[in-house]
Amino acid sequence: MAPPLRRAPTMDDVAAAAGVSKMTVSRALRGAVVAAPTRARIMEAVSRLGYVPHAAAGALASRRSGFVAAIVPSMDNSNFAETVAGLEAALRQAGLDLLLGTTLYSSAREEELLQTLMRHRPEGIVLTGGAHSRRVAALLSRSALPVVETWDLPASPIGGVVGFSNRAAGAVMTAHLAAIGRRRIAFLGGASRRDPRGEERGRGYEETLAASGLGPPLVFRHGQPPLSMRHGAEGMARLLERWPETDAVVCASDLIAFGAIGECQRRGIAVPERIAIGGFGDFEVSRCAVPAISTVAVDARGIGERAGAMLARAVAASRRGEILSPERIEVGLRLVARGSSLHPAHLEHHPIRWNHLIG
Amino acid sequence: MAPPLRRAPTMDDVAAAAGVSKMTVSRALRGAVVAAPTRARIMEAVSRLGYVPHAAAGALASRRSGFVAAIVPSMDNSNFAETVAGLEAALRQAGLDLLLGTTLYSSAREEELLQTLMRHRPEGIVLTGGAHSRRVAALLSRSALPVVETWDLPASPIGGVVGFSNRAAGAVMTAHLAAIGRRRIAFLGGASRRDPRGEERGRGYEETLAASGLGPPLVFRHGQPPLSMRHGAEGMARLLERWPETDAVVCASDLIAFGAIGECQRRGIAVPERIAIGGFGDFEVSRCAVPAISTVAVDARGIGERAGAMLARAVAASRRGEILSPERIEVGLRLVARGSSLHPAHLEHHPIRWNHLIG
DNA sequence: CCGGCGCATGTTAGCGGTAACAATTTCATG
DNA sequence: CATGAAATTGTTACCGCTAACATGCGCCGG
Repeated sequence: MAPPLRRAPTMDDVAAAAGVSKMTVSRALRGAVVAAPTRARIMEAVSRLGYVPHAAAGALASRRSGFVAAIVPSMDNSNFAETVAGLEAALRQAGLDLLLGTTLYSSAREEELLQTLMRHRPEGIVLTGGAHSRRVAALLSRSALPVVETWDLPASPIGGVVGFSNRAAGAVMTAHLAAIGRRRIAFLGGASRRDPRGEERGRGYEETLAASGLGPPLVFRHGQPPLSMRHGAEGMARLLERWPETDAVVCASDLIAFGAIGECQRRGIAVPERIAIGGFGDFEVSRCAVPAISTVAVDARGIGERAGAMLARAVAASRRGEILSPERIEVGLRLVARGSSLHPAHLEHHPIRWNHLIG
Repeated sequence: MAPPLRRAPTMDDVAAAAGVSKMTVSRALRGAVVAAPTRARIMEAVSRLGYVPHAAAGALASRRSGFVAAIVPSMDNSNFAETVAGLEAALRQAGLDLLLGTTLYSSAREEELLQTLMRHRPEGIVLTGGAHSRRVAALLSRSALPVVETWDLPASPIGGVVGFSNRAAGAVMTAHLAAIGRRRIAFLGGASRRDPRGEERGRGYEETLAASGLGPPLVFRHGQPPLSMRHGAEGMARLLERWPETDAVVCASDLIAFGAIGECQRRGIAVPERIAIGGFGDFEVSRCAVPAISTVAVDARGIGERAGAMLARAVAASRRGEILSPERIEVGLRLVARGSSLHPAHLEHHPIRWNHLIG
């Protein structure tokens, strides 16, 4: 019996223990053709030695990292966490590892991050949103990597797309509030240009307002992304001072809507009687809040799962030397009317339309 | 001028372009001593060719992956997201890349995940919680990797620790509710053994109840982790049916507390007048809800930052061939009394004690 | 009984970097 | 101007694995 090794066992050690060549071990571990008894001996040696393959060595030799990189704006307090969970699940199933980075809504950081991630030679990339700096776009197109963009429907996508129209999301909620009779509908969003998806939802609001003959737009911007409940509360307070006659608010996200409702409650403003409020994203808090928050629901986890599956297909094709033509999946939006925009009595007549699919 | 390369440029290409040897390029890129003019030529060549170092090759040659692996239960709707953000920031500063995995509270998945992550030869590991299967502990101790455990204070830690006593957290909230005169204090948590930290908080509740002469414990368990608001609402509904005389509830997390408060509101039960409710974690929702939720605050992001810094130190030492003696950082807990346990009038006399640090 | 085809396994040559040591140049000093 | 030390750069040998090709062996039909 050989003495236990000080260093971590390598494939050579396994090969020696099983009485075969290194190459046969490599084949056995990756599922290639190996005679059953040989494979059994190898597997026994692997578990006896506690062998763990060295991913970097494999990546170097095979020119396949097994990594997929994903770049999201943020992971806290947002639906992106669910998208990442979906991604992780889909990629794991395809045998790919997820390398994650957060930009905190800074495009400088996005560039830097991409550079860092590229060192690991990912075989594919998931991006959030369709707006990227020129340099990012250049880096990606030069790398010829499979790319999937999510949470948006870019006009000229770099690769595949799994997203929805943020403009439509803003439009749908605005239309809903107009349909229930509101006339002074405001929009509450972030102050900066750093969140293109939030901007788009605001644009959908403005268009719908104009189309409904309900002008002028009352757009109030407050706070830097990542926007959270606090920004909703603060923003609502200021919005009320500026436009006290407001009777409905379209919020850029459910978190903002929640903060806004809280502010109304503290001020004794009845929601939805005096002011109706709608959000975006169908966060869990919207289902559980009292009143429950009307929202435009989007399947965040599903976006991740589909993007992961799409990218896994593209990576598999790329390994075969093929290039798939980019797919484009538009996921549905669903208006979910709840207590923050409809009276309980009203709700009975307008039951929550979970299946009302939009655009 | 050489023709543009089809393949990605390597260090050899840069060396040729700059008229030096590969080794000099390697040194220049890693900040070793290189004459200023030479370094300038190399950097110029790097950016002209768009060279990106190949991490796997470097890892293989140097036996340093530059990775740190972190294993967390979940990323959605929990404070772990903030811990991960803190970790990421601290590690990035130390030039380490974060490799992330989620267990979804399954220890089988934790094992499998660890195995997968080990293929990348991380130089250190961050674990959540101090309870691990025998196999996980064995795998880690055999690997001799620097380890930091977080969100708990294990009795016999594997390596470093950045955590707090979950038992104390449960105790503190229970004591608070007892101190404001509540006598029938219940505990609302998860149904399974999969969340050891939630269990511990329940234990702190029971001990404090016994110590205060307020028996018997009213422990209601509902739902599998990851526990969310919905579980709080459902659990509260059943708890009220079983123990209608309850006048206070210690919840295993703020999310559960939020759901529970919502259920009370829907039933017309006044919070805090009829039932006082407390949570754990100081999630943002607790600050913004109406009433605001009393909670035991813990600095989730700070835990991540400290754990990252601690691990970075251990990795640096390990690279020098040293082994640091394990550190143990106990982060403070802070009782934050808010409207879900105190009347507004009462709150004036008991101002929110942000700085009240607990053991 | 033999050539040849397939299956199972082995051999060779890197993948793209870095450690360790060797070689060369530079420069201050006696 | 000789000389040794310091500063700078180059050379060699891998790191642990896999692609591509080579080899050996059993079994088939003719």
